[in-house]
Amino acid sequence: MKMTYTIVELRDYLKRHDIKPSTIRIKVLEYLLNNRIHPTADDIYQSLINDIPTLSKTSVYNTLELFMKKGVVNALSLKEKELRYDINTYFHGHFRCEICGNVYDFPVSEKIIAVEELKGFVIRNVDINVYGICKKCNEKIKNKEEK
Amino acid sequence: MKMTYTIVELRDYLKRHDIKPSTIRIKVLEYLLNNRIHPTADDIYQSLINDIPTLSKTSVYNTLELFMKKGVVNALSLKEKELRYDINTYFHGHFRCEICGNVYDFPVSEKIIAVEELKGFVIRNVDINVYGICKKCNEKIKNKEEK
DNA sequence: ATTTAATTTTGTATTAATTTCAATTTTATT
DNA sequence: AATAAAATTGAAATTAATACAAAATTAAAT
Ligand SMILES: [Mn+2]
Ligand SMILES: [Mn+2]
Ligand SMILES: [Zn+2]
Ligand SMILES: [Zn+2]
Repeated sequence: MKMTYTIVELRDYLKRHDIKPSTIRIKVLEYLLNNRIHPTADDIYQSLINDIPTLSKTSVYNTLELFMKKGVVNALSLKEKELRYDINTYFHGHFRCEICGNVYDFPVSEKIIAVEELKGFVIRNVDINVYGICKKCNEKIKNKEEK
Repeated sequence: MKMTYTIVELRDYLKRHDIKPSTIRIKVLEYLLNNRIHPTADDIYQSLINDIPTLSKTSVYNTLELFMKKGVVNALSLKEKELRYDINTYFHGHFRCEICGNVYDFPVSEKIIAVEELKGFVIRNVDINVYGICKKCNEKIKNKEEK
């Protein structure tokens, strides 16, 4: 794992979002900032359990719940049983590869929902979820076919 | 429930989609065509249990699974615990109201995902999910505030 | 029409992600 | 140091969805 953030930076990041910086919260935030793979709660738990042997899964859920409430993360509901979490809260779309399971980001214009049918509606959140085969996996398939 | 479809029409609808028309499948299809509310599996079960007292929930799940495989319905994963099902398989977006829970359809251009970042990706499915407060609920809130 | 095979449906048990919540531990305040 | 507040833990509960074998229904073969 890349070590890109100092403890001071992480603490400030939380404080800026009105979150008291506990050890677990700092560790979860650090993981999210350094591993931008849209991890599940279990991904986070499995990665931190070595560092914090007493860590409970409930704490991970509690932390993510708090992070969501404070706008630090967004939850992704991608037709999987587990939710994923995204530290990048800027508006963007997600592509999930059916083969490798990776989730890719891509840019989308937010004005796609500027339609007559939604006049008078209050929009809080927009999710753009695309499913298919990613470039890498697709190229692998093509190479196999050539042989 | 509106009675808009004859049994012959329902049977043909299933046959056209390569599905053997059993009693349960016809009833589930009829429900989906007449109740375009993006129902959950349980919504469907609760509505049919009066007609078919021996109906099991597994049969509803089996039927929906088959309908999905054959392209008769799409599943909607809308940040709720239960999946919803949509008989309208034409490309469109969904708006879920946080207050009344209703899910509204709205048109979207499919070319929103024609971005450089997805070149070489095979796109199988696109979901546009919007969350907020619907027009009706918003007007109710406004009226209360005025008083 | 009867037997046999294939399909559909049922009901029970299982799975697994998430939630609940009281007890414990840690941190802050007096 | 004592007390209060907040955070964390761990075990139990929840629940939508799945697995699967038995039962029921339907279709095919004799
Ligand atoms: Mn993302
Ligand atoms: Mn719809
Ligand atoms: Zn891939
Ligand atoms: Zn509403």
